[in-house]
Amino acid sequence: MAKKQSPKKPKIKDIAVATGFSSAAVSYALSGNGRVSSETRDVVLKVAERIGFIRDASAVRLRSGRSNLLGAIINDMSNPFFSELLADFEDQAYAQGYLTIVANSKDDLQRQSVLLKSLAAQGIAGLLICPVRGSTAATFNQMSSRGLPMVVCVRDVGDHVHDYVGFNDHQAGYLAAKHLIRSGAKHIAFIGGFDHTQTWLDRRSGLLAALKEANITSISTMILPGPPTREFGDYAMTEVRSRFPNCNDVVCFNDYVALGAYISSHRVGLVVGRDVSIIGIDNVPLAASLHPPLTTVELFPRTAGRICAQIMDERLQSKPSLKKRILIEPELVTRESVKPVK
Amino acid sequence: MAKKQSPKKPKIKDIAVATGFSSAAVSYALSGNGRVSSETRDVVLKVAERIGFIRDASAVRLRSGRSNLLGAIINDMSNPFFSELLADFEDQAYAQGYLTIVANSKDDLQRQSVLLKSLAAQGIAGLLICPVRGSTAATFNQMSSRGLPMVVCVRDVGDHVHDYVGFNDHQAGYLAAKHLIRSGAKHIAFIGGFDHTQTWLDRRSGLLAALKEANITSISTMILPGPPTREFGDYAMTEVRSRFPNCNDVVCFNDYVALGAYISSHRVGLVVGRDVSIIGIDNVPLAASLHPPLTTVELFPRTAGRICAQIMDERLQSKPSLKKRILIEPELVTRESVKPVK
DNA sequence: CTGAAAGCGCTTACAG
DNA sequence: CTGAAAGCGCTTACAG
Repeated sequence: MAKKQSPKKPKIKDIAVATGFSSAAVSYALSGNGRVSSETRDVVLKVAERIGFIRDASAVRLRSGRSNLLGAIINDMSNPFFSELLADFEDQAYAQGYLTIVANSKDDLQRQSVLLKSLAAQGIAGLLICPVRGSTAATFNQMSSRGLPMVVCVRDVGDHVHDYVGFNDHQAGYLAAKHLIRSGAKHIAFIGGFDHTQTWLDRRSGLLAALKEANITSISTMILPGPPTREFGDYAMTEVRSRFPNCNDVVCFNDYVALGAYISSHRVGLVVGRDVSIIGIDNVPLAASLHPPLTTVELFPRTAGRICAQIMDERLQSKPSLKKRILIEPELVTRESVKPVK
Repeated sequence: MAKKQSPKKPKIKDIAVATGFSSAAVSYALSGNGRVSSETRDVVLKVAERIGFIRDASAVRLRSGRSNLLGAIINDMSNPFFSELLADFEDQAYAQGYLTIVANSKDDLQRQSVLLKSLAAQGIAGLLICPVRGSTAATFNQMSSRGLPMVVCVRDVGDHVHDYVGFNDHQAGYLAAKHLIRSGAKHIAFIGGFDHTQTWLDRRSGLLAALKEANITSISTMILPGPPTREFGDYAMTEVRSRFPNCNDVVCFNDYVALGAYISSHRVGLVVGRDVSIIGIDNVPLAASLHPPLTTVELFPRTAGRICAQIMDERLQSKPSLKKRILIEPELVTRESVKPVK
């Protein structure tokens, strides 16, 4: 809480005395509401420009109840997945006339709940939120019952009381496994990812669906959940080799895990894309730069961010209407870490 | 600009009638300003909690001139360098009691100037800005003369009227070249980076300084500026081999360029770290995961973000005092892409 | 087409 | 220790 800047900021009154119009007239002229002749308008705008007038948004918000502020609560904006989602959300929101307050919840329920309050206090018009693990629908309902439009992203909370934009993780798992199968895979491993997350569950179910479709029994698959990290990928890939020796095809929970799988493979002289097939999920920038370039599944976080902003805008234009539930469809990005499809 | 939420939000008046105190007393109790007995305070706090009271920050700002909002204008928050800087800025600012409005300037002067206005309109207490290329000191002075404390980051503007936090790029170039020299380099190439940027100029001058120190004449160095991308790194590395055949040591403008240099080397069967030495700058997450792990120079964007927030806080606590000028010192991160030091 | 006036939700001198 | 009242910078019915 810092004291506001001292120097004189021009206000509507200043324009009023400078032009001889009433503050009311000036206000109308500035907001472009018809109530004023176009000459008046021109004069006012010119003077406003000249004296460097900037409309105080706090006053506008307080008086009119209109807000051009949006809030965005995400886990961690230094995570590329979220930073891209957020970047496109901000971009789209800005194009629609909104500024965005961001905050990192750091996967901390307590922090999230404080943030929810702080943002509400700012009089935001709407909120984008990627809920922290363990979020209860109740927390959010409290906010929406206060009248705050929310769009929930990435992770859903129980009920369907808010708009939701997510990723079709089932399909992501399906596409990955399917691609491996088309390249001739008979045994498939799935490594990385915490098994208590919905994302992991969904990706696995997609993978299993692809297996089933190809009549590959689940006995021919090895599932090794764990941290979604390079380190775990390295470890898990090594495990797969020793415990499941006739498996040369692995779906990684994400690209970082795939990176670890590369490292493990390289260490024992296996050539990725020839001796062993590795496929990731995410399509992080580095995926294309690996050796060999990583075949992966693109999730489109930027698209998600953009759509969130659009839904928000609709919600703000017209309150009622059914809550939306949108799943972004992933796409396979074929590169060279999987043996050629026969 | 969306109409505010309809449902009834509790206000100070509601607490006043519920408790029987005056709004004044309630206000004092809520803000913790001594003017009220501790029993009164407890009662007020309890009731506030119960009815879900959230203080309206716009009203506070308007009336008191105090603001807990900060603005941050950066180039592109989906760029990991900036997203890390921003993440730590936000984290530190939040710890100090501030919320952060972010906006991407996209290296667009026009957009930056509109953003400056929009943020000022929100009554932010201070502003973090990574100036767009071509920013004039005038633009910013206009804001500071309005009384808005600014800390400029990454890229400096002409004068020293604002606090500035930057990176010691000269030292980064120096450290990189020095390391190569210690490993036995006699000929050094410097590839990538736009030669009209201060960053590039500084890194090059650092490199040249290291060369001079080692009595390596500039005739033994090849400088190839270009886009800071993997593609250019690939191209430039190939060029270096053909035009400067006895050079096996290259400093890359950043890690992405180094990535390209890897690709080019691998293509012709050169083993990085044995046949050729490559060093990057940035230490992006993938650097450690390359084959071999990339030796690079860490710039510490997170530290910069954190320091920016701290300086901001000082500035907001006590207006006057000399403007700070801080350069973050880079550090060499030794991995395996450079031949062992003899 | 325009003006005078009330009021958004707070804070804070000023009195008591 | 507490209350009544003014006022922050706007917008917007209400009159004219």
